[in-house]
Amino acid sequence: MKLNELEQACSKAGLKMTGQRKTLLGVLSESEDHPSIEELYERAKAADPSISMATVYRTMNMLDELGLVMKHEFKESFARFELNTDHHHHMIDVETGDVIEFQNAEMEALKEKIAEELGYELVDHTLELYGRKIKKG
Amino acid sequence: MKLNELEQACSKAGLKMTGQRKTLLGVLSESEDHPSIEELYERAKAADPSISMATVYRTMNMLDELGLVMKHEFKESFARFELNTDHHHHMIDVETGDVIEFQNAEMEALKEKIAEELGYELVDHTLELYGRKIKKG
DNA sequence: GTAGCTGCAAACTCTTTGCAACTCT
DNA sequence: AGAGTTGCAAAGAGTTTGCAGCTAC
Repeated sequence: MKLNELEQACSKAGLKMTGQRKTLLGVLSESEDHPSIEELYERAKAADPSISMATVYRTMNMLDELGLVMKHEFKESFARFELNTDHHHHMIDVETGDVIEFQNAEMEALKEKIAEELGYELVDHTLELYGRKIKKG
Repeated sequence: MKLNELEQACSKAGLKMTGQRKTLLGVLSESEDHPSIEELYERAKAADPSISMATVYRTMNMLDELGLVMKHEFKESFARFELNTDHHHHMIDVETGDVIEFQNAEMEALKEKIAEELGYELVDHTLELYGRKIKKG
């Protein structure tokens, strides 16, 4: 998602476009990984040294509630975030911590089928694979 | 899994079978839900009022490392546990917090296929569906 | 002007840990 | 006897919040 679209989505939701929010949206739109609050804070500080962790927490929680951002709890003690664009899942390398994104249509169909069988309407779901890279030899 | 098997698995791993551990294994084998540390502590206290939270934390972490127990982080601020028996997944009712277990062979096959395509050997995975019960009308 | 936002520091929640006393084996 | 385990209380990590001042609208 482009920076402009993000800012518009926020304004539309009635949020004031403060300098700190612009900074954070900028950081998010430039990030291609899954940064933690700490990492977002460090990146934001590069553009605006006065920004605080509290603002990063508050902003990310708002963006999560607005659905602009996805919050992940991989098996770590803290959360990671990414822009909520195309729907995808994650393969987490248990040795390096690398996160690989993937999509899978079969999976999408299957999860709907399972929910239906259980009598539920799906609101959200998570699929995380944890693995070890196979060495070619 | 039966209580005896659990105790044997622990002894085999070199753990001393203390009263507190027996109590906790008993609580686990009688629980049919996905209790939190707090809940396990309350249930254990009913049998042994002197047990401490620290012991519950330490014991559950050990059982998790031994693979006798599964630790889940549903979208809450704390962990839930269950005996690691048959492999299954969870549908979490977003309105009531109810957790429904399900198994799905297609899913199992699919996740292996995806991992293989990505060049990974699967170590673990999570699939959680979050949904709202469909009212019949 | 004012509702909303910010930084700061304190508070909170969940979890882990150091330690001296205790207990299985 | 001795290593492992326990309860307690304190510490730790991550996150949230009350408040006084500031800022976008």
